[in-house]
Amino acid sequence: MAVTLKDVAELAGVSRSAVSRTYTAGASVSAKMREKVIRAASNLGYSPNALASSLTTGRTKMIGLVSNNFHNPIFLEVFDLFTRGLQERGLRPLLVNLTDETKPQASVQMLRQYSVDGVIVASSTLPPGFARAFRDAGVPVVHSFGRHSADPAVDILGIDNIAAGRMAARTMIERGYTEIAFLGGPSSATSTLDREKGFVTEVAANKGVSCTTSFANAYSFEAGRSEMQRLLCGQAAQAYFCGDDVLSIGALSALQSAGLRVPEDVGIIGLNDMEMAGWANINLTTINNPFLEIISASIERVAALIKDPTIVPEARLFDCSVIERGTLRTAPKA
Amino acid sequence: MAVTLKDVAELAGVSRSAVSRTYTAGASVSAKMREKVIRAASNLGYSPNALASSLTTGRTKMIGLVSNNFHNPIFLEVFDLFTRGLQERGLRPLLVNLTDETKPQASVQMLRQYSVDGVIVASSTLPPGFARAFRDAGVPVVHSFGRHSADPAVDILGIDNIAAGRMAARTMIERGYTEIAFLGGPSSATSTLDREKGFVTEVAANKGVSCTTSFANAYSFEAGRSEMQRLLCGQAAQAYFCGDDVLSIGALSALQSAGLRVPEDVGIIGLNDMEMAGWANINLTTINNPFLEIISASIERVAALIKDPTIVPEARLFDCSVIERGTLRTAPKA
DNA sequence: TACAAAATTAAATACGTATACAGGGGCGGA
DNA sequence: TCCGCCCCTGTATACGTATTTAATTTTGTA
Repeated sequence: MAVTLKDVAELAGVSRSAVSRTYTAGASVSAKMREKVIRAASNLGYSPNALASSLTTGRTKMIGLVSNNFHNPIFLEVFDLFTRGLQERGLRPLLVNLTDETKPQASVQMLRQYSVDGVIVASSTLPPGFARAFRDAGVPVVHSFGRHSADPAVDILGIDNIAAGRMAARTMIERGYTEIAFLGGPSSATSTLDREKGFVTEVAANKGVSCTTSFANAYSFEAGRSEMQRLLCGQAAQAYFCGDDVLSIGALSALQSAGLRVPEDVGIIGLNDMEMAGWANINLTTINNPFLEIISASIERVAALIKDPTIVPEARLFDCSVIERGTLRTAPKA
Repeated sequence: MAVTLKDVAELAGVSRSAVSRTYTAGASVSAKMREKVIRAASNLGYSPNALASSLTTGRTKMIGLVSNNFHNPIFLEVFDLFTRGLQERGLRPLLVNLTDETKPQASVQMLRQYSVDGVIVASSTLPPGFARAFRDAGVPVVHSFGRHSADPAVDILGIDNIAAGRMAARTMIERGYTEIAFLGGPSSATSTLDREKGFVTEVAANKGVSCTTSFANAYSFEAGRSEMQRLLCGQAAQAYFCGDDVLSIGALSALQSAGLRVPEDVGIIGLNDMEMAGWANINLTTINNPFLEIISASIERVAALIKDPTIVPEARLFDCSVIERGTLRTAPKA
């Protein structure tokens, strides 16, 4: 069933290399020859074997796309953008779902065995050392949504979580909230700690404003809801900055169940601006995460790294902005 | 940087085939030899090249996972289950995002070029002919969530959409609704038409019950919301069976905006039982879609098909059941 | 027309691995 | 001790392609 170079060459009455050249860009083939080959090829239904060619070219055009976020709806948008972006460049995503059971090191070895040209690690909860393992193995790698570092071991692209935390606090303070709180994701996630840090820093810079801090055990609806319920047992703050939009929605649900009005009684601001945040029944005020830009830049970067592996890693930060919706008081008219 | 069989063989002072055999299951190698090879290999950091070996074995252990549903949150759950299931079997998902721009035929050719062992088409909106193109190309293929057929061209695994439509109607009728409606997904989707058919059939079998029908232009929140808003301009039904959960949530949002109470004024029943349906602020009564079973069976089936490509295709149906929550009146006590 | 240069082609080799084949050494039995 | 068998090992070849090298044709120019 498998038709190869050889079959086409024989049918066309030419050499195998002629057929090969017809299918490799920038090779010198005469128009006559090309036409003869194409005709024979389409007769046989031939299409070149990408893996066999990778053996000699050293390129597979496959990119390992590894993530551990298969439960946060935002990542469907992320996968959509990654796969489209890669496909547009003729790259193929080999998807790796990093579950708790799989040892990280195993995925490094696996992707090396499949000779991926590069790897994109898409996660805000993986430790910085994870992506590094690929680099140590000689595989070009980029960490998207990773934690910023002044002297990164691998390329990192993401938002400035500290700045985002500050932005959240400042936004709340501008609107007159004085008792505000941070409701973060799991405290093991690198992103959470930075957001908290920025948040607390900004609060400290404003007299008369106090804040408290707590952490949900996951970036999930249930975690957000139950953590907010727990908080409501004590003294609730006036407004909460939640670790991400899903947590925010969980928190909103708890407030609603408790009969509290948003934003009149309690305000909420999230982070990510996932599609769902804009749904009319949620209408979440949030800080956007420029996914498209980060993902485009990630793909561009890994492509550059494949061309020239000696590029020194850098951490690139992307700007966020507040998306006004209905879960936070409106800003005072200057 | 790339260390090969040859390097290991030279360091260990053995033949290349000896090294190869230590890494292929069921080959005859003495314990001494194996130990010697392993030692040399780990010294060099060697790991076999899966693609090179695929050349001779004819197996890549890669599975094309193609879908066009990168906007319905349910598919994140789907991708999670698929990737985990495949990984557990040592299979690698090569992900294909079938956008409107990409010609279907191109993805067939692409996956053939990459010599995937098999393909899983995961979509309820693709025409039945799509998966067939893979089969025609000699690639084992399974269509998950596809439309049932008595004499399918490829293996199809999914729910019985006609039965689901009947189940929805029956459930509503049992609860005393007499003016009910079907709010389907795009009328081009195969699944939609079957659900409508079952729904209408069941209504017709019950005297005193009437129904109407309409279609949203996508399986999306906005589509569901705007279609329901349109419906509310006219004479609204007592309860709606929505094409899927996301549509349902959109419809719920429209009802809420219109100041209607659910289920007192209008009832809603969805389909899929996505995670979000169970969120406390949504609490959607729905019909479950047994994703885990369908996906497990799909993987099993494609694996069987790889072993024996002559297996005749069959369409397998999976049972649904009603998930009781808060958007439909409760059933009368017998 | 003739010749050098350029363009095209065929043949040979390499990529990293699996496997058919044949040979070598160990073992048991006579 | 010798023979036959089995287990292991090495050699040679194949998988489908790209690329180097050498041979050939074509082109441009005088």
